[in-house]
Amino acid sequence: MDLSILNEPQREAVLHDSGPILVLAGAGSGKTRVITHRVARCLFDLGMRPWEIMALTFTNKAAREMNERVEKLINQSTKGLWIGTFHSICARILRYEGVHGGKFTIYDTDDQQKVIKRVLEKLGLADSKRFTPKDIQGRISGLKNRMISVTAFKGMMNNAYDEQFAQIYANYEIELERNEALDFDDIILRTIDLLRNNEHVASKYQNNIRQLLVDEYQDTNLAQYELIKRLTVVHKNVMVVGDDDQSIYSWRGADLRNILEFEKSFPDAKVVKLEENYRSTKIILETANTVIANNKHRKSKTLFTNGTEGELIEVYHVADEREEAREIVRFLKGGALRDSAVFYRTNAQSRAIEEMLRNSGMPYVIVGGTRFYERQEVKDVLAYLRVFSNPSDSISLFRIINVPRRGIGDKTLEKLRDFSDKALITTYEALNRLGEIDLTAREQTVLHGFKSLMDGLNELKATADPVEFVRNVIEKSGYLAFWQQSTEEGAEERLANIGELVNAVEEYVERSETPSLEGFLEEVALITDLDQVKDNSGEYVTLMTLHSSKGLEYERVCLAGLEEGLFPMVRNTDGENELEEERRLFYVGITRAKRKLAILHTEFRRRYGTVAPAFPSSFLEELPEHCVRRIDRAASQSYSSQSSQQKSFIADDRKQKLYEEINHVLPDYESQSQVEVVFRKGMQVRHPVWGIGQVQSVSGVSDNMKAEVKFGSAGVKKLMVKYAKLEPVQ
DNA sequence: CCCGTCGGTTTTTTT
DNA sequence: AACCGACGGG
Repeated sequence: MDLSILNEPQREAVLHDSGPILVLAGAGSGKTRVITHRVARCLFDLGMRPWEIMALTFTNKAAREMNERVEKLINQSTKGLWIGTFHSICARILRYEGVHGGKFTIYDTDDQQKVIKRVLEKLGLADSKRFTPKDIQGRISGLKNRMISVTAFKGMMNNAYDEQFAQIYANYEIELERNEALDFDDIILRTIDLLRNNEHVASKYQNNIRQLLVDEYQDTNLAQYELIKRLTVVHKNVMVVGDDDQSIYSWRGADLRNILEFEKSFPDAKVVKLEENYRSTKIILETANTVIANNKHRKSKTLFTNGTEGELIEVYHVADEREEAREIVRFLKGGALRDSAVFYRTNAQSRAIEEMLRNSGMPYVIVGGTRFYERQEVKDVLAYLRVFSNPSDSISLFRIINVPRRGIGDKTLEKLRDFSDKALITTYEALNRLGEIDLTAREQTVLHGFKSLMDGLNELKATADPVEFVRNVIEKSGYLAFWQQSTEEGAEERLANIGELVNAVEEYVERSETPSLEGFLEEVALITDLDQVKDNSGEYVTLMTLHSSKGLEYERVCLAGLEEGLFPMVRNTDGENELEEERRLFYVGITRAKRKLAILHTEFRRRYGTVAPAFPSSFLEELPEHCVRRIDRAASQSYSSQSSQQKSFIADDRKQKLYEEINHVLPDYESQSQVEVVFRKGMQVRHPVWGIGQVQSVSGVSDNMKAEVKFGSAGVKKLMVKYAKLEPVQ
C-alpha cells in the first residue's frame, strides 16, 4: 500500500495494527484520510474481509462521504463493509436479530413528545406546568444517554418531583413497548442489551469485528462508549478519531470524558496527534488557536500550517440584521459563490440573510432548517405507512385516524383509547372489536369506515410494490384530495412535498436490493437531510448553522451574529462548561475557512418579534488583534471599536433611547426601572438587601437577562435582572 | 364534530 | 413573527 502521501503521524496511525488507538485530529488535519487508509490497510495488507471492518459515524452525510472516499481509495466496491451511523448500524443489527420481530417503528423527538403527552394525561399531570413534554423528553433522553434505566433512576431519586418523574419515565417506557417502538436512544441501548444478554449474538459480532473505526469520537455519549467497548472485547482493535476542541454536542449527551480519558478506559492505547493543518491560512489558524486556548477542559494541541500568511480577518460592526445581510452580500461578491458559506448560531437568523440574497439575485441553498421528513404533510403520509408496517404504533394511528377529517372526534377517540387501555390491546386491535365499545351508531359507522379503508389498503400492501402502495394510500385515504381541495396558503407546496415523498420511495426502490416498506421507513427515520447530497458544484452560496458546518470547508466564510446572548448563547446558570462549548462552536466556525473569514455583529437585532439592543460577543475580544481588521458601519456611537468593557454608560443610555424609538413604544415604569436598564460588566450596582456590588457578567436578553454580581457582604450572586431590584450606582 | 379566533408561548444546536 | 393549543360558536 502506498502511504507516501501521508505525513508522519498519519502514517503512524494507519500502521497501528493491534490494540486501541486514539487519533487526536485537529481541524483540517486529514483525519478522513487516516480512516480511509486504515480501512485500505486492513483489507489489503492485513487480509481482513470487508465484513470484518466496521466504521461508525454520527451523520448520514459523514457515512456517505466515508463510503465514497474509501471506494475511491481501494478502487473497488465498499459492499460488505459496515459503514454507517451509530443508529443505522444498530438498527440494522436489531432488525436482523429480530427485536420486536424486526418490525419496530423508530420514534423521533416529535413522536416521543406525543407519547409523553399521553402519559401525562393518563397520570393526570397534563396541566402541571412542572412537566412539559419537551423537558421530559430531554430529561429521559439524557438519562438514556447515560444508560440510566427506570429502575436505576428510582434508586437515585431524592425528592417528590423525581418520584413523579420516575412515574412518567416508567410509563413512557411501557407505552413505547406497547407501540413496538424504539426511540433514538433505545436503538443504541437495545443493541448493548443484545451484546450483554445474548451470548450467541454477542460473540458473533465480537469475533467478526477485527477493526472498528469511530469518527467524531468526541461526540459519543456513555451508551455509545459502552457499545464500542462491547463490540471490541475480542479483537480490541478500535481506532477512534476525534477532536475534543470540536465537541459541540454535549447538550445531546456527548461526554467529553470519553475522549479525555480514552487511555484510561482502553488500556495500552496509543495516542497520535495530528496537528498539521492543510486547510487554512496562518492568520486563520492563529486566530483559532488563540480563541480555543481560552478553554480549560481540553487536551492541549496546537495546529500549525506551512501554508501562506493569508488575509486579515474582517470584523464588521453593522446597525442591524438587514445591514448585516447587506454586508454579507457585499462580502460574497468578492469570490465564487460555490466556495462561500454563511454560518449562524440559530436557524432563525437565516431569514434576513435569505431575503437580502433574493433581492440581490444571489442563488443560495440552506442546509437544515425544517427538515423534509419533519413537515406535517410528510409526517402524515409516513404515519399511514407506519401503521401498515407496525399496527401497534398507536401514535401514528392517532395521527391519521381523522386526517383528513372523517368525523372521528376527540370524544370517539377517547372511548377507543380507554377501551384499548382496559383490554390491554393495541388501538388497532380495538378497531376490530368495535361492538364491545360503548359507541353511538354514528361513531360506530365512522370508525368502521376507517377500519375498512385500512383493511382494503392492507390487502394491497401484500401485492403492490412500495411505490404503487404509497400512491394508493394517499389517494384512497383521501389525503391527496384533501390538499388538492385545500385553499390554505401553502397547500401547493405541501402537495409538492407529498409528490417528493413518492419520488423518494421510488428512488429508494431503485437503489435498494430488497426494497420493502419497512426498509424505506427505517431509512427515513434515521435520515437528517435529504438535500445534503448536494456537492459544491453549483454556483450558489451555502447557508447553515454552525453546528451543521462541522466537517465542511469553504474558501470564504461569514460568521454572522457575534453578539452576547446569541453567540455565545448561554442559558443555564452553570455557565462555564456551556461557554466553553460555545467557544468550541466558534472554533469550529473559524476553522471552516480556508482563505478568508468575515465576522459580523449588529448594534440592534430583531428577536422574538421586537428590536432589541445587541452587544458585541465576548468572543470578539478573544481574537488576536494583529489578525483582525475591524470595520465599523454602524451609525450609533455607542460602540467604540475598543474592548466593550470600555464603553461608557452614557452611550448605552443613548442606545437605549434609540431602541425605544425603533420600537415606537415608551417603556412603562416597571420596565424602565427594572428590565430596560442595561447592565454591563464592571458596573457598580446597588441591591436593596446586599448593598453595593460589581457586575461580573451579564447573560440573556430583556426578561431573561441575568447578572452575576459580586457583593462585598454576600459574595457572588446570580440575579434575574427582571426581579432583582438592581440600580446602577452614580 | 368542525372551524375560526384568541391568547399565550416560543427560539439552539440533531441521530 | 410564527406557531400552537384552548375555547366557543355554528
